Amino acid sequence: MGRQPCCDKLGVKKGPWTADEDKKLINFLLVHGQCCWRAVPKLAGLRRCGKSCRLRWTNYLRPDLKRGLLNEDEEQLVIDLHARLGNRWSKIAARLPGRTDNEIKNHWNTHVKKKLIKMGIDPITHEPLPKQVGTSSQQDNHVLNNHQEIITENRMQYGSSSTTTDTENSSTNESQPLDVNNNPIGHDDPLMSYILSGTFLEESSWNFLAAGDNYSDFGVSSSEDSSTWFNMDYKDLGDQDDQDFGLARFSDIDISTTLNDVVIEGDKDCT
DNA sequence: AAGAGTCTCAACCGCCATTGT
DNA sequence: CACAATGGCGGTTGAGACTCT
Repeated sequence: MGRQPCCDKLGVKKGPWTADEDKKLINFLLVHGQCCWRAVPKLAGLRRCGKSCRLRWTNYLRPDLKRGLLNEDEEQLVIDLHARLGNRWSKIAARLPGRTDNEIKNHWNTHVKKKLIKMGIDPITHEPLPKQVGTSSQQDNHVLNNHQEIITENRMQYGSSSTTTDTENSSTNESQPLDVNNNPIGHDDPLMSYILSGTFLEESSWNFLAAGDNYSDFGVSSSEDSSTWFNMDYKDLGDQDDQDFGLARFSDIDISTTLNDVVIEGDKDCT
């Protein structure tokens, strides 16, 4: 028998997240940082499993995420990296700032795969398909040629597996996310617009400075505007996870009792 | 206008790796 | 060292949006 499904408990909500749930999760994570995900829903007042919270945060709510379709440079980079790394989406995503593994995986499955097949490239092996499936445009042929060069180069340089590549720093340097037409993306999503607006940051329930928290722990002095921290690269959070975002962050919560409650409830295997 | 077919992507599931006891 | 708990990853699903007829 495998493990029990993590979210089959009574009262654990599934399905699409509501704006209110998002707000609670963001509020909690920005104030307290990431601790053990299992405890997050309890402490944040959510009827979700920790795994669901983590996914929602990493795939959708993280403030540093780009929105919109991958641009051409990003797509080419994904193809290049996929040729080297295979379906290791998290590794690929790590080289595309602001993109998630889920997003890249979806884009691959819905766009890139078809595109490659149309160009006569096997999306799995990156080898030319035995038979040309469709007619390739001149531009496609150009991409195809480039692609073959990459494959050849990879074979020579990396063999079948590799962790660090010369593409490490080759990702786009854009600081501004762009939409399909290369226009800068604001946050069209009403929730994100709201979150990024002063209104949200000034709300009493959201005003963590007013709550007497010291944000030096987050690498931002308390004199800095809270939005500065909000815009911090997510990776910065991860790097400090063990030290600054561990349970010690819950100094303003009675964490001992709160966590006990979580454990006592038998909320097991919910990652 | 409406029904059918297709596409997109957020979310879930199950497994594996890592960490803690 | 063994086991359990937790985090993370990749594959898959399904609801809603969109397009076509």
